[in-house]
Amino acid sequence: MTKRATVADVAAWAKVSTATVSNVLSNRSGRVSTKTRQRVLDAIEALDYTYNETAATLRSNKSNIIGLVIHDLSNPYYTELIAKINRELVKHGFATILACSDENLESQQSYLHLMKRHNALAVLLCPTWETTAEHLNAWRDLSPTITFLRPIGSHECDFIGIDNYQAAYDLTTRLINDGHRHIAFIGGSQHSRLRRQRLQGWKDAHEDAGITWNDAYVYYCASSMSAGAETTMRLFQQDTPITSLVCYQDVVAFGAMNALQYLGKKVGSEIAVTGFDGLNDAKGWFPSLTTAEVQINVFAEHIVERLLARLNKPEDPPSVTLLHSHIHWRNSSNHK
Amino acid sequence: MTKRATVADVAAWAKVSTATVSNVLSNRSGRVSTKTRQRVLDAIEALDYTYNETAATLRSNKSNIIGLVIHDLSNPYYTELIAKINRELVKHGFATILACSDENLESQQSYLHLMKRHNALAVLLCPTWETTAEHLNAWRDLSPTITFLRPIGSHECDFIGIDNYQAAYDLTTRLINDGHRHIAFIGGSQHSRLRRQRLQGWKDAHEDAGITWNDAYVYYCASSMSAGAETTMRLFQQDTPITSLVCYQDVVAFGAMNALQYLGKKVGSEIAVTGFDGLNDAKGWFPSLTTAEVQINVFAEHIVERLLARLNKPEDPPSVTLLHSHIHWRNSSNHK
DNA sequence: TTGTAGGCGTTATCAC
DNA sequence: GTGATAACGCCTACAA
Repeated sequence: MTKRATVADVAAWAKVSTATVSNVLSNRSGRVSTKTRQRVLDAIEALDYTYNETAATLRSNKSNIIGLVIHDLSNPYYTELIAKINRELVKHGFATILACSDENLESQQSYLHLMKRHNALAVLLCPTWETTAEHLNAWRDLSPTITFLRPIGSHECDFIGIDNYQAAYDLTTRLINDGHRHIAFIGGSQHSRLRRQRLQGWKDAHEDAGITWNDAYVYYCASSMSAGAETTMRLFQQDTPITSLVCYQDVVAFGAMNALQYLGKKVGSEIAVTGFDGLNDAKGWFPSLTTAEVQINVFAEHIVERLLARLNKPEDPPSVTLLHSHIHWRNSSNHK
Repeated sequence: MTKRATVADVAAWAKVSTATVSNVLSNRSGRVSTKTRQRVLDAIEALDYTYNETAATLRSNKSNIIGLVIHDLSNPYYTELIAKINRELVKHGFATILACSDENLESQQSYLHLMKRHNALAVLLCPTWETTAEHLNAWRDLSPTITFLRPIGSHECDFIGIDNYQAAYDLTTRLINDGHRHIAFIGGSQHSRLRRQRLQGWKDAHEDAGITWNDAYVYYCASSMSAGAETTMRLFQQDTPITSLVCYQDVVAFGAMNALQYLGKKVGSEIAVTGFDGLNDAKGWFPSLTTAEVQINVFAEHIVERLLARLNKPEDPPSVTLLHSHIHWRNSSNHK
C-alpha cells in the first residue's frame, strides 16, 4: 500500500509549481501554456495521481457533494426518481450522499445535519409530512435546499412538484363521461397533502358533473401493491355498486387489478382502474394501466436544473414549479 | 450567512485548547475531566458548532464515507437492499455515497474512481457481469471492497451471496413431487451467473428425479413485471403442456401471474408459479407467491458486518459467505 | 488533565 | 505564465 501521489509529487515530476498543477487540474483556461499543461498531464499519468476532493473541499470551502434526502425507498416511483436524479447529478460532476428518513422527522433532521457536517453543496429533499419551513431554516443559508414532490407549507423554499389536482380531476371527469357513477378513490395516508390534492380533484370532478360523491367510496391504504390488493379485495368481496377505481398511485393500482382479476372481474370492461405515476410497468401490464404521468426523467431534470440555477443565484427568490401530468388512456379504463 | 464556528472558536469560548475540544468531540474516554467536558459541550451548543468531516478526513486520512455501487436501481429487490444497507451504515456512523452503474463496466469503474477521489473508507459493490478481479485491484488496497450478490470470478474479494443453486433445486423438486412434469424456467439475462446457478438447480432437480428437462422451456426476460408478463403471455397464447413456472425473480413472477390471470388461468390450482427474492409484496399478492427468500435485512446486516470485520482486519484472507434461502410455500404453487 | 505546534493536500493570493 | 507561501479546520504527538 504505497502512498497516494499528491499535487506536490506531480509538480516535482513535471518540474513546475503546485499552483500550476492546480491550474491544470481545475482547467483554468489560459493560465497554463499548452506545453506545460501536457507535462503536468504526463506526470499525473506517470504517478497515477488521484485528485483529493477532501482537501479541495476544505481549502475552497466548496464541495461537490449533493445531499439527497428522501422519505421512502420502498416505492418504485421514488427509486426510479432517485436513480434519474443521481444520473443527472453525476453528469454535472456531483456525488450524491443518500439518506432515507422513513417518514421520520427526527431522522430527516439528523440527516440534514449529516449533510452539513459533510459540507454538502446543496440538499435535494423530499420532506416528511411534518416538516415546516422552520425545520429547514437551520441549513438553508449554508446549503441551498430544493424540495420536491411534497410541498412544505410555505414558499420560502424552492419546490418542484406535480399538478395533482388537475390530473385527478381529469381522470375522474373522463370516467364520469364514460358513464361511471360509482367511482372509488383508493390509497394514500391521512397525512399526505398530495392525497388531499388528488382527492379534491376527484371530488370537484363529481360536483362539476352534478354528481354527489360518496365519502364511503374513499379508502386509505399503504403505498404498496399488497396494500392495494387487500383494500380492493375487502371492497369487492361484498356486493358493491362501484364500477371504477381511481388509485392514488400506480403500485396501488397494480394491487387493485390483481385483486380484481383474482375475483374473476374483468379489469377495463367490467371495472375501470386508473393510477398515478407512470411507472415503467404500467404500459406492459395486462390490461395496460391508465395513469397520470410526469415522466420521471423530465421531473429529475427539472429538479437538477433548479439546483443549478439556485447555485448560480443564491439570492433569487424561491421558485415553485408545478409540472403538468400527461394522462395515458389505456385498456384498464376501457374507453369508448 | 455568518461563518461556521470551528474548534478554535469553541476552544476560545470554553477557555481550553483545541486539543481538549478535539478530545471531547471524539469521545476519548478519560482524557477530559467531566467539568471541562461540560464547558466544551456548552460552547458547542452556544456557538452552534458543527463538526467538519472534511477537515477531519483530510487530517486523519480516514473518512466515514462508504461507497455503495450497484448495477441497477429499477428492481425493487435491489432498492430494498440498498435501503437496508443504508440504514445499517447510518447506525454505525457512516455516510453513503450512492452510484448506479446501470450494468455498464465503464461507469462502474468511473464510480470507483469517484469513491477514491472522495477517500471512501470502503466500497460495497454489486458488480457488473464483466467485472473481474483485475478491475478491482486498482482500489482494493486503498479502500477495501466488499462484493455482494454477484460473485466476480475469483476469490480475491470478500463476497456475500445467496445459495441460488440449492433454492432452485428445492423449488423444482417440490414441483416435481407435486406431479408437475412440464416446468418452465423464466427470466434473467444471458450474462447472469446467478441465473446459471438457479437454472442448474432446475436442471439437476429434473435429472435427479429421472425426468428429462426441456430446453424449449427455458426463457430469458428482463427483470421487470412487464417483461415477465409479456413472456408468459407469449408462452400461453398458444397451446402448451406447461403446468408450472419457476421464475428467476419475484418481479418476473408477479408479471407471470398477471398474464395468467388475464388469460383466465387459475394461478395455483391450474398453473403453479414460484419466485425468488422474498419481496414484501409476495405474501400479500393474490394468490400469495411461493418464493425463495433470504431476508433482505439479514442480508444487509451480513454485508455490513463483513465490512466492519474487514476494516478491523485488513490483512485477513478474503471471506466468502453464502446465505441459505428459506422457501415460503404459498398458494401460487398450491401444494397438497 | 491540558496546551503547543505542525501538518494533512489542496487552492487563493500575491509576487515575479 | 509561473512560482512561493499562506491558509482551510481538524488531529495528534509531545511537552507541560
